[in-house]
Amino acid sequence: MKIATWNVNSIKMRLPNLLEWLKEASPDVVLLQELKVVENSFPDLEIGDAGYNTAVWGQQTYNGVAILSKLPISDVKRGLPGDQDDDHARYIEAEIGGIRVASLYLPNGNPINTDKFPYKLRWMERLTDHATELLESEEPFVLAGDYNLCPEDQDVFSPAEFAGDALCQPESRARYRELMYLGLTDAFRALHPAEANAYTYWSYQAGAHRKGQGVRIDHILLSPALADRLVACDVDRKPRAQAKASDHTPIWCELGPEPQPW
DNA sequence: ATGCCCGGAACGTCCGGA
Repeated sequence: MKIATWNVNSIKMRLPNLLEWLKEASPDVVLLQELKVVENSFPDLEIGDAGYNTAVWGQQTYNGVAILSKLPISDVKRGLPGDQDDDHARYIEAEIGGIRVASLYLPNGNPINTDKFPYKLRWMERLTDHATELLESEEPFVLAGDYNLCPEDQDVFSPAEFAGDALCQPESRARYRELMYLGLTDAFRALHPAEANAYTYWSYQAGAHRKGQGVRIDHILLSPALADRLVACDVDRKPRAQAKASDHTPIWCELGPEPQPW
């Protein structure tokens, strides 16, 4: 099963890019972020024609997440538990082929001297609480999306320039480690432990993509049973080089078949 | 230098992004 995640930065603007990429890459499951549309405006028909079922949690102008799947989607849950006052459309999960799959858009958190930063940190704590519950359920799961977080300095082109950025703050990284230390596996890093420049985002500004100035902030985290099935994971750089590109590019992983009991 | 480039909402220009 091939699972991909992509922050498309407006599904309306990116629909042609997405449809072309679905045809070329043919992932089984795609997790989207930053749709910037309400559910009624999501292009279900075009994506359905491409062979995908959809589950969407939309919002006007900001945020918005979706799950696309060739297999049927069931038990859809919208929103990350833990704060009834949080109305940002940043989290959706569902069951597909015996796996619980989540598309998440973790808050950016900049500037760090505003309430945006503690909102990010609280959101990360809620994600860790939720991951703890998922582990207790013993259902295999994937938590993938735009984490807005560089786990280590090798994940950012210039650690010095990002020293004051919410993506690289010690408080952000500490909470990310708390999540990982539950026993999750970063699919990309597990297979490419020393590969720097494996960026998934390049700013539109100042020719950042042309100059190779990116950050690795989109991640696929696997529960232990799925980490055992991981056979490949890579960043697909091509969509970022296209005309009218998102500022993020997709990352995907391939999971082998479920091992048979012996 | 705290802006450079985008998308959205809206129609002048600001917010959010990272």
